[in-house]
Amino acid sequence: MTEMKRPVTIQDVAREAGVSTATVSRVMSNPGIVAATTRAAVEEAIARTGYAVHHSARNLRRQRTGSIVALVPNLANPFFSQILSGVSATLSPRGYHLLIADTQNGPQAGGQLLHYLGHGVADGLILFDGTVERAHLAPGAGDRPLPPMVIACEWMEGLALPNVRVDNAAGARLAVAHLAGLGHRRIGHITGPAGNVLTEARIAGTRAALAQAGLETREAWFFAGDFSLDSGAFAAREWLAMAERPTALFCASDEMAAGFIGAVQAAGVEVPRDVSVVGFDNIEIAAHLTPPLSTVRQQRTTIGVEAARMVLGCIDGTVTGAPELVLPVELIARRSSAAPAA
Amino acid sequence: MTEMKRPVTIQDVAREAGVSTATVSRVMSNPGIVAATTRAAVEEAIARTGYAVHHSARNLRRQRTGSIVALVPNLANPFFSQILSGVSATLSPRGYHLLIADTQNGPQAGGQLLHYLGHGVADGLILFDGTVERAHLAPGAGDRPLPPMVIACEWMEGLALPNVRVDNAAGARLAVAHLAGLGHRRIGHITGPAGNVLTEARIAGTRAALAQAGLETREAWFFAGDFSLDSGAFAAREWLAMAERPTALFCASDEMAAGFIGAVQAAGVEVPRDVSVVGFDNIEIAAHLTPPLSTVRQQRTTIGVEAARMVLGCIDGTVTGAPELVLPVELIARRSSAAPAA
DNA sequence: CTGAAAGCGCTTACAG
DNA sequence: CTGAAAGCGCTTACAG
Repeated sequence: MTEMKRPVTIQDVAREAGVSTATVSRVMSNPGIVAATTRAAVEEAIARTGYAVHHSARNLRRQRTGSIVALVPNLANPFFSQILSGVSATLSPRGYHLLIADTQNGPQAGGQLLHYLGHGVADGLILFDGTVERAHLAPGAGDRPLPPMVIACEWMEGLALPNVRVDNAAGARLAVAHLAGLGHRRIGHITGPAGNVLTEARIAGTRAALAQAGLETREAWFFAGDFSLDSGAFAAREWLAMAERPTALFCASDEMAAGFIGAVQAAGVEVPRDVSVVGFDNIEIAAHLTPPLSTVRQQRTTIGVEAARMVLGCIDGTVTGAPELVLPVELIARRSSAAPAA
Repeated sequence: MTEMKRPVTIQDVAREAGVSTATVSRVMSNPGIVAATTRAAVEEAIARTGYAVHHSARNLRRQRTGSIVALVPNLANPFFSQILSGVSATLSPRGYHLLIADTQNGPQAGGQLLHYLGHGVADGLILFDGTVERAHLAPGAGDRPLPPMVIACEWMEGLALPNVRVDNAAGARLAVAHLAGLGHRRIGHITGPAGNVLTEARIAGTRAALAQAGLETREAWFFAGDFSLDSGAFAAREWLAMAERPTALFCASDEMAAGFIGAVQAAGVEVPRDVSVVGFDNIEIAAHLTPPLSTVRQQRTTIGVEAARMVLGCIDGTVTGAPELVLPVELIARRSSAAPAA
């Protein structure tokens, strides 16, 4: 009764069915090839014993791991939940496991990456972090062949890796053009973290749209943020202290927009009467804020789905080279942006 | 130049160093046991070849997988990001990989679970979903031994599984007592999804606190929600249409509270002047809403950390039986709750 | 302190 | 259509 039950192996099934392990294996992975009678016997033996294949063993033999690892810069950031959901939904039906690692957790970011680059860990990688050590990724860097990799959301300048991203500059242009179209002449920007490619692209888009509209680009109106709520609130304090304030702000993330709005509202400022705000991402709560937040929609589930498809394509050879998939963005005008006060 | 580099194996290193594979293996996992000279030679060979252990192979041999799987009901729900971050941060330094699966993704919820219960997939499971098929979990159900499991956040009535959760009823009592203490006599509740254990516990706490305060428990003031923003907004429409409205609402999630507040504000209702609102969770944006949201704080990172520790404890035998860790909650009074209008 | 050998649980050419 | 055998890349008693 209390005896430890040893997990049942393919050997047990073979013995039970009176066939070889090869036959059992065939019934599991290529049933058509085995005689109906034999197959039935094996299937019965499988049912009777409750056999389930041992994945580590199968994977070792097949020289694959059945796992894809997603490397995210910060798992605690809810921005990634929908993306990972898309990844998971794509991987799961194709029989792959999703391994998730936080580049902040490992001994050091580089260490994490190197570990997963090692063989026998994952069949492919999705990098959501453009700041990993480039040296590790140079084709033929270490002595071993690297598993297929795609970089999603972010990218690495000058490194030809399969890539899925959103048209960040276009998103910024859309936001700024929207504000200019409403009649704003003094438009500012809360940026993402310094050095980040998304930050640069959105700044570039902002400048381009400002120039296009014939508006001034004043450096003092570029507030340094880091995508977080707190950095939006911090920018709000700078904005409040300003002699000559921009009448509209494009924020590089919805979280910063929410942080900004919360902080200025606490100081008695009315949005959009006193200042118009446009975010980026279209996080779920954006539509439920007061006022509902105008923003640039970025389809996060799609990013995850496409990134997953791309690695799978690299693995099965369907995808070669370093394709770039740039997903479109869309402006969603809600109530946080309006014509400036007369 | 273009030749495919075969990954280097322990054999290559052994040959290179002029020792047996056993010695190489020992240098990697128990260096103290091998002579200094030999060790140096092996280490040099490892460096020269760029050898990295093949994890599948090691794991098969060691009869472990090195992975823990987290089964979440909905990966897209940002509620889990911080929890998973805590799990990852705990697992990573202990050398475990984190496998994440969405119970909605698989063929069916039960199928997913069964798959991960199979051997060779994971060394342990953390269930964040209390609605999985109980039959699969009954000790000794199938014919095979089950891997260690802990259930976190939720739990399963009458099933003795190691468990980490928060004191949900106490949280509800705190929230309702807070509102009663402010002078509210008509207090309502927006519930979680029907049938969920969290929902039940928070309803029970609400009723208990209402009774304790000598207040009426009116069924019409219990709005059916499902934790989502939209369900909060939906409840707001019901509330707005009511002849006799509660003056205060305890919402079983911050998202519902935000959805409720957004919707009533859009209808010209002022919070907290016209209605006080308390949420549950203390999500990051709670402090940045207007008004900042009063809520019951639930330490999500800690839940993840403790759940991970508990499975690891089950695996290494440190933890036995079915311990229950109930984490305390805390009321955070912000500006969305105040004394009712005179 | 080190090596030869067995074996983790599978899969897959290779014969027949 | 099926089986015997080799082998995926490691680790670990067992000898010495």
